[in-house]
Amino acid sequence: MTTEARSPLSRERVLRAAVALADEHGLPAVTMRRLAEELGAEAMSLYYHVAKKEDVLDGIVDVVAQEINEAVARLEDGPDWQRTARRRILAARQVFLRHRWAPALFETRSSTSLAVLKYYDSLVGVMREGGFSHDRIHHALHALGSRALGFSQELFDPGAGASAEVPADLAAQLPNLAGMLSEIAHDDPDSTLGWCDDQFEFEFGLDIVLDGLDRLRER
Amino acid sequence: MTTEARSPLSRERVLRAAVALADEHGLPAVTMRRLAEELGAEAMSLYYHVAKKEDVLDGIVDVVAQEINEAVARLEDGPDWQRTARRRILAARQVFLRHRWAPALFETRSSTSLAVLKYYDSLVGVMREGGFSHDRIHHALHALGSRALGFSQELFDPGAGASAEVPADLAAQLPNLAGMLSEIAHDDPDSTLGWCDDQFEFEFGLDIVLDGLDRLRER
DNA sequence: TCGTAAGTCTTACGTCGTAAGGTAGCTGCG
DNA sequence: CGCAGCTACCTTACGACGTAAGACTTACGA
Repeated sequence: MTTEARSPLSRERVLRAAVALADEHGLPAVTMRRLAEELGAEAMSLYYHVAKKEDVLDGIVDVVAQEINEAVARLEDGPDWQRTARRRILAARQVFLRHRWAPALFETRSSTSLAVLKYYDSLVGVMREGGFSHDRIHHALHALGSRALGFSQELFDPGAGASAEVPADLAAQLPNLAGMLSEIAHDDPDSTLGWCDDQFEFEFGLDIVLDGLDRLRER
Repeated sequence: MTTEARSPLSRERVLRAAVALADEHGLPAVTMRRLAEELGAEAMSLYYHVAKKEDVLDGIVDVVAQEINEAVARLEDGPDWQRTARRRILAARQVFLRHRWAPALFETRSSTSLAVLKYYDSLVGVMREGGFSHDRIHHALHALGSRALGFSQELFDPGAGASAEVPADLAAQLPNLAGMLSEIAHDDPDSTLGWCDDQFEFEFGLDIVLDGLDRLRER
């Protein structure tokens, strides 16, 4: 390991290493010691470039958000606010598919990174040009929630194991769910974020909200 | 402290103490040692009644979900699926307002508690009687996401500090957001779950999704 | 040449989850 | 009665974590 060769530490390098570490071994692997090791340094050396671990986590959120902004910048906008917003959101989603640990992290951060704010700012711009009032946009952002950023954490996975796998006694307690599951096969490959949020479901839910918002726009 | 007097430990008592501890001092206060102290016992004693800390967390999720189910059971159903679902979801939300640490915890659990499954099962039942196909219901649950349970984790808080508080240089970088914020006052008291999810915003988003789903129902 | 500052490392502390194994009291069987 | 065996709880200890305190090293300007 210790992929990155020796060179002066920096906040940049620390954050990049943290993202790489999370990508490869998951968020729990991001400890100060492990991170230092990856950089060929000692844990305490990181504290010269970073205030504390929370600062690292805030930092990598910002790094991912910047990655999103770069992806969004590559898109061109059309006249239709809904299509533009949809395209941006799906582009953001692609970034999360490269950093599967990120949704969970994003949801724990309350202090928002500048890059995230910039993302929202431009999204507000899109809706502004689409004819929404500031007030409506505000509600719209709430209504979208994490979907605005391209993911939706699911709370339970109806396809967590195919139909046959449900023990009969449990199925008896959950007749409706059991019935539903027996009809449904979650055959999707792994366009999955979190544990159940696959691409189709995500777009389905996203479109419901976007359509609903668009209907609101016409008073 | 050590509120609960001495009496034999049990999984029940451990979980209840954990919920109480989280209610009073937040989820991070729920450590095995602190929990034991609260019960007038030693940390390792808990392991006789509980497999590991994860088991405690799974357990308290289940406790909260049972609380939700009890609240839901007290409601009566009408013929209108949407109103019934809405009422149930808002009742569930009330429970989360009593356990503000719970949404974050729910979102980290992938293994779903039986009580949560029962909640979903009965919600599936409501939609079934409302005329939805199993397939539609499946998508609907995805579209609702955590909203089905009564909360929506917000990713950024546009009202995290009133308008005036935004430093001018930052506002220059975020013209659209700054414009929006200057028009909006988040004057709500604390019907707040998470850091921005207030009652009005929650219902707004919820209704958009429910309306969208209802429209889908009529083909 | 030497002082000073930036960058890194060493050591150490307190907290966490929990493995291993001890101990006290009850229960049932000879 | 004695003693094994089980249940419930406790003691001790380990390794990993975040990080405070402060020592060392290097580079550079005076």
